[in-house]
This record gives sequence, structure tokens and C-alpha cells, in this order.
Amino acid sequence: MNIGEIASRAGVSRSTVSYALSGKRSVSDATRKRIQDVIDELGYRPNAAARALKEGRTRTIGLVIPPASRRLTHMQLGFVASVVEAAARADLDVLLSPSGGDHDRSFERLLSGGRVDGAILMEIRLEDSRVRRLQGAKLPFVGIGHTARAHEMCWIDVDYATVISQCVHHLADLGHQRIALVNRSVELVAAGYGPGHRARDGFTAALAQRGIQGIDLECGDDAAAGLECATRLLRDHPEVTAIATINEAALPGIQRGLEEAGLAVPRDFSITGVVGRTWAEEFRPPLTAADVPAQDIGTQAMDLLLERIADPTTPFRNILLAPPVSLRGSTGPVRAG
Amino acid sequence: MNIGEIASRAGVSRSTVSYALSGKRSVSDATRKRIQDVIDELGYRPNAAARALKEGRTRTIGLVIPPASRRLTHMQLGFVASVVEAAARADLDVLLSPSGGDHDRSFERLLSGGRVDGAILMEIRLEDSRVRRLQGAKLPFVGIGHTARAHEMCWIDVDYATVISQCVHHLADLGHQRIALVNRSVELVAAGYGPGHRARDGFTAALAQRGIQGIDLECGDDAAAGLECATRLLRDHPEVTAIATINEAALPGIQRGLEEAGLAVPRDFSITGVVGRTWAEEFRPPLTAADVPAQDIGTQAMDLLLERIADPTTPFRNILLAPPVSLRGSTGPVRAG
DNA sequence: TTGTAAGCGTTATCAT
DNA sequence: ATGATAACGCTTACAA
Repeated sequence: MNIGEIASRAGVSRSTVSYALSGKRSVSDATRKRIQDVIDELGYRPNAAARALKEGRTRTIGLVIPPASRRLTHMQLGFVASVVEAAARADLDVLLSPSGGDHDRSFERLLSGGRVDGAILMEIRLEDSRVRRLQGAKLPFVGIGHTARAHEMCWIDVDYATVISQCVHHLADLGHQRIALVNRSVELVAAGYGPGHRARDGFTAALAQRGIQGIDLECGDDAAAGLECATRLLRDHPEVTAIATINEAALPGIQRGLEEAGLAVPRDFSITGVVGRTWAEEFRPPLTAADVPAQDIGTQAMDLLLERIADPTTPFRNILLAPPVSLRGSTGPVRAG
Repeated sequence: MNIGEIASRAGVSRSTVSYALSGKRSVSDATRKRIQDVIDELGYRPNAAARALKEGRTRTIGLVIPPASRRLTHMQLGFVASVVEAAARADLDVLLSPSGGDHDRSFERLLSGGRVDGAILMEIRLEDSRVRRLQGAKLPFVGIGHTARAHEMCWIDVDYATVISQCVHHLADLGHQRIALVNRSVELVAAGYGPGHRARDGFTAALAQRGIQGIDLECGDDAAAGLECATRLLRDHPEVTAIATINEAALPGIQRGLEEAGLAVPRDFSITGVVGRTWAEEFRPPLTAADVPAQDIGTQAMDLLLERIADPTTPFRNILLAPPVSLRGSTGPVRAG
């Protein structure tokens, strides 16, 4: 079923069918109707490859997600869902590339096979070879997250420094004097994962401002690691009365650790951090946290990308979001004594 | 950067470059090396659209997921992750189509634009127009889930009837005499969502076998609905001592409902059901449940699809999985009195 | 208002 | 062992 078939059945030339579909040239009502009838009957739809070849664009964008082996956090899932939704609204398809490293074949295909008109990159490191490759390939792209050199690319990101700082101030206001930061995994932070570093910076700065002490810990991205981390923390630093975290995946484990130690939240211990919005509300108890509007971020990333695809020479735009801390049930005044 | 450019720089014809890459014709070592050097230097990679147009296949598969607006369950996420991973292993790209209904443009494009070589369909209804459309389009596809007519398509699915039945028997063995089934949402079940219906069937059958009573409830797919559902259940049916559920997303809310009613799990109340494996382990308390091996299912679905793409005339294969109930901490003997 | 034809980048069938 | 060339299905500049 191709355009030639439609054309001959409708008794017109192929170009007339093409123009009838695109509207780029006027077609008489009679022929248009004849063509449309044939199309409806046969269920014709232009071949995407032929169109892409001719037009030089694919109407597809690439979404580069962390490798499938690593489970996505709720926040990352929110990004994926909203990017996909935004793409659908713009009649674009989304090609998923689960690639972390540099030698990933799926990423290579994205890069230089002309498969996509642009890409959205997630989980960016401070130094990220994928960013350089995308720049080299002259493929328009937008980061959800950014590298150390903020102005080398277009991105939208959460201001982890500010947001963790807000968490610390909130805890300090409640009287907490010893606070722990539970960061993402050692590997990720060591690999230069931006949010991990910025969270630590914000943590340190806020502690200094308030003149209080804190300890920062890395923690694997799952519940088991969270449990282990909380247990160790309570054992080695019994003076700590509150945790701020950017590690969503560890939270269930952290809570279990507190529970096993006989600590009730928020009576004996406070927890806060930065997590995806819907998740904060579903947590038990509902989590006092900076709610990251994953939905907005995905949508805005898509807008930025569409802008770059339309005009690759526009200056890079950078959007930094610092959602305020929403008060819910997981933080409370430090326990006397 | 196209094959012609490479050819002229290497001083050979385009066909020689093509053959050097594909290996479908012997090329002298000298020229192959010359060509490879140019390719390495310029970072050439065949244009996907041109290749797809010529070869009649795209090396891409479509993954039809529930609309992005609805949040995916952990189990569904497991499917997506493992399908994407399996595709990457086979050097295939994955196009994501968030479409539930029939008139979804993204689904239309998948269907008849020649964008994909095959598709994997999730969240299938007993009567599902998408299945008919795919059949009509002669596009190879595999379902994770299946319609009422099992033999009209190729699929892999969880045997919800058996698995819920196992849960009921387990609870009955523990002495529970009044058990509730918490199903997926009213809308989904009313729309003919297979797992919802089969779970209910298995529930009813097992109750009959054990000569005990149960009530079945629909519940929205989120924590808020779970809370509401549990609250209502405890109010209207205080004799109920255990829940079996296929509604992962409602579980946190259900637990909160029990907590608010002062019921401890598993001392006062038992919970079990069918959920994704990793999630069962992270639950508090760890969930006694039939652990769905989402990883395997995605991988097997991919294998089935590759088989169908390779030979669309192979008879449909149907795989039904009934993972056994794994004992963890959320079920216990019914409380005396 | 409509038709003709070139060309997008590949692969594969002829030749040589 | 390699080169010339047609064809895949589409869009669009040019003709009529």
C-alpha cells in the first residue's frame, strides 16, 4: 500500500495525492474527496522511512535513559512519562535508548544513524562523554540535568543545592542539631553525578550557616541499601535526629531501619528530602519534602528540544528549579532530651 | 556524511563500501582497510531511513504502553525495562507508543506507517480493538496479556486465576474464613481488563473449594483509592481478616488504612497478592505474594516477537505463568477470637 | 488544478 | 574484486 497505489485507484498522479494530504497545494474538492475515499478504504498512511529520507527529518526524538538494569527512580519515571506524553501531543514518536556509557550501540545509533531529530538526555554526569558526542554529532539535545560547564548545553534541572539547603534549614528550625545527608550511591557520586555533588554542597553550606553539624553518607539506590545505611548511621552516630535525602529508592529501607531501631517518625526522628511529588504524598507518613514537578520538567524539556530542533542556533537556555519544601508528616520538632 | 562521501574519499564505488560493511560480498583486505579508515575518521553510520526504505524493515519494534497519564505499576515498569533491555541486546530500537484507545495517533503511526517491524502490546482487554487493528495491519505482534480468544494471537501472560486461587488457599490454610479480593479499578474491570476478570474467577473458585466466604472489591490504581477502599472494607465487613490483591498501586494506601484502624500486619490482618518481585521484597513488611518475574516476561515476549518477525506464519504461541506464592512477612494465622 | 520528474541514501542485481 | 545502476516510497520544484 503506497502512494502510487492510491493515486492510480483515484485516477490522479502521485503528487496530487501527496498534496491532498499535506495541503501544500490546493486540490479541487472533487479530487480531494475521491482521494480521501480511497485512502479511507485502504487505510493508507505514508511510509515513515521514505518520508524521513526525503524530508531529512524523522518526526522522532530520542530519550536516553539510564541502562535498564538499574531501576528508575520514581522521579525519573515521572520524567519519562511526561516526555512521552509531551511528544505524543506534538505528534512525535519517542525512541528509547537505555544507555549510560559511551560505547553503547543503541546510543551510537541515535547519534549518527539519523534516526531522530533530537534527543533528551537523562542522568547526566558533571563530565559526560555522551554530551560531547551529541555536540560532535550536531544533534539538537536537551538535558534533564547538566554537566559542570553549565553553558555548553541546553538543560533543565533541579537545584539540588538550594533544595537540600532548604531541607536543612527546615530541620534546623525544628531544633535539629545533628543531621545526616543520605546521598545517592558511592559509584554514582564518584562518577561525578551532578545532583550528588550539588546536594552535598548545599548541605555543607546550610550546616555552616546554621552552625550545626552533619554527616554525609552515600547509599545504594535500593531499599536494602537504605536499611543498611540507616542501621549503620544509627549505630555510629546516635546523636543524629534527622535525615535529608535525595535518594528516593533508599527511603523505604531507611524507614525500616528507623522502625527496627524503635524510632517513630516524626516523633523520634525526622525525614525529609527531595522526591517526585506523587510519591511524597503516597509515603507513610506523607513525606515533608521538596516536591520535584517531574511532569513539568518533562514537558519543559520537550519544549526546549522542539525549540532547538526548529532553530539549532538559538542560545542555550538553562532552567533551574528549586521547588519549595512542602510540609507533610515526616518532620517534627527535635525530641527533648 | 553518506555512503557516497565515504566511497569517493576511499576511491571506491558506493556498492563496495556497502559490501565492505555488510560482508555480503568479498572485498580485498586492502580496500576494506582503506574504507574502514575513512569511516572511522568521519564517524559514518548508514542512514536508518534509507536503509529501512530499501530493506523494507526498520530494525525497530514498537512497545505499546498504557497512556502516560495513568501511572505504570511496578510490574508494568518491569515489563518495559526488560523489553527495552532485550531489544538492545538484539540491536533493535524501541519506539514507545502511549496508547490505550483506538484513535490514538501514535498507535495509528505504529500500525500503518511502516515505522516498526513488530510490536509488543501491554494491558490488553478481553475485547481489544488494538489487537484487531494489528491483525488487520498484518504487523507481527505479541501481547503481554491476552484477549478472550486465546488462540487468535501470540502472548505471554500471568495466570491470575491460578495465582489468586493460590493466595486464597494459603490464607485459608492459615485459618482465614473471610477474605477480600481487592481488584483493579472499576473502569478497568468494566472495560474487560482480563487480569481483573480472571482474578475474580480464581477467587470465586477457590472460595467455593474451601467453603469460605469472600467479597470482591474494585479499587482505583493509587494509594488514595487503596486507603478509601480499605477503610470502607473494614467498616462494612469487619469480619474480614485478610486481603488478596492484584492492585499493586493501591497497596500503600491499603496498608495505611489498616494502620489507621489499629490493625497490625500480619498479627491482626493478612495481606497477599500478586506483584512484581522486587517490589514484594521492598514492601513493609515484606509481602507474601506470587512474585511475577517481570524480567523474564519482557525477555520472553521479545523472543516471541523476534520469532514472529522472522516467520509470521508460525503458529501462535501462548505462555501462561503461575508463579508460586513466596512466603514473607505479610500473612499469618488468623487471630483467635 | 494537475502531471512529470528528480532526488533523498541505501542495497542488490547486473555487468565487467 | 569492483563498478554502474535500478529501485525502495515519498516530497517538491518545475511544467502545462
